[in-house]
Amino acid sequence: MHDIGFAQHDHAACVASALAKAEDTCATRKLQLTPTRRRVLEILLEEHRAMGAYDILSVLSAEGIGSQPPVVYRALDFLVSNGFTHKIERLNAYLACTHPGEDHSPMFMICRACDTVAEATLPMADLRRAADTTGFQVESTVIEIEGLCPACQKAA
Amino acid sequence: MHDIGFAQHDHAACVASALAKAEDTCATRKLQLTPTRRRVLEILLEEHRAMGAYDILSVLSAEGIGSQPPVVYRALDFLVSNGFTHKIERLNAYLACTHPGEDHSPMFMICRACDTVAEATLPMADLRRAADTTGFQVESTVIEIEGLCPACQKAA
DNA sequence: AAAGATATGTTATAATATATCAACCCCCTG
DNA sequence: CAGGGGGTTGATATATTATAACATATCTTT
Repeated sequence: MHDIGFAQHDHAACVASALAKAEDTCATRKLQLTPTRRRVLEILLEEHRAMGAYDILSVLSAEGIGSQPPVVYRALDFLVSNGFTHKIERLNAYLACTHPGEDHSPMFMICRACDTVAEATLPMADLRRAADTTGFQVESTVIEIEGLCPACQKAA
Repeated sequence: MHDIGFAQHDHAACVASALAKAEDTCATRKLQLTPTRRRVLEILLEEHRAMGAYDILSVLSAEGIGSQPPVVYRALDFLVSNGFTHKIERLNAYLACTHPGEDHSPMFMICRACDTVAEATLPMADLRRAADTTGFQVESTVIEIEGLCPACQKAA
């Protein structure tokens, strides 16, 4: 058991089940979970923390998988666009999703002291109350919504 | 009148009043709104869009104010930490706050087509509904909360 | 086997941001 | 009014994050 996301956790089981789930999902959607992509996801799951792209790359490099930035950025693009990993914009870092497959709006709680990142599903409700229930002390929020403005909806 | 933030706007008045408000606030709080800081805020207000640090720097450079990155990053640090400007993490860009002084949790609506950024005050309510009322079509959200986790609160 | 789509290897470079240290300025205080 | 401290600026260098571009490979479909 490890401390993870402010809570206790059976880590090995978590990694194994997340990887299995990713494999299932890729099989279903005919996505290619290639060795590099799989390994990047596995690294993120094992570390269970937000990692910079170059942190991941140094692991890949040590394993002889690849040492050039595009190697890791391509894998991350795949993982992020398919919902297996999230990008934490505030940190320019990447984090394995704790409940892939489910359609969710993630909310991240980033501790400025220890850099631990906890993912919660945002139920579209009161943010601060959601954070309070975990004992997390909110200091600042970054809330960004991307989409299409009315003018561009018309133009499209 | 210009189109701004998906709505119409008296732009000159907006810039003037925001600058005046910033001056008042700085006077009250004994903050130094130095020429470079003031000019950076003014540029952001005039452009009324999210600008990259280097976009701002090129304006400063053309005006002979300074051409090195620290010039603009220092000004932005000041403006952001004092609430006159927000950083849009998703874009690595900066935007003048449309209602400085008020204590608010900003929510940004970023159009992926035209890069227009609208700021709204988040009333800690339903995000999607808030966006819907402006006609903005939400495609993805970035929600990040920074603060202190329970363990670090104890440690501190 | 050819064509097309997807993924990888490789080199180079772009874009964003910070560290560091010296100089300056202003105000305060002794 | 000399000296010192805090905050700001100037200037050089470098760190960090990310992408462009193009050739090669792989796999599937035709």
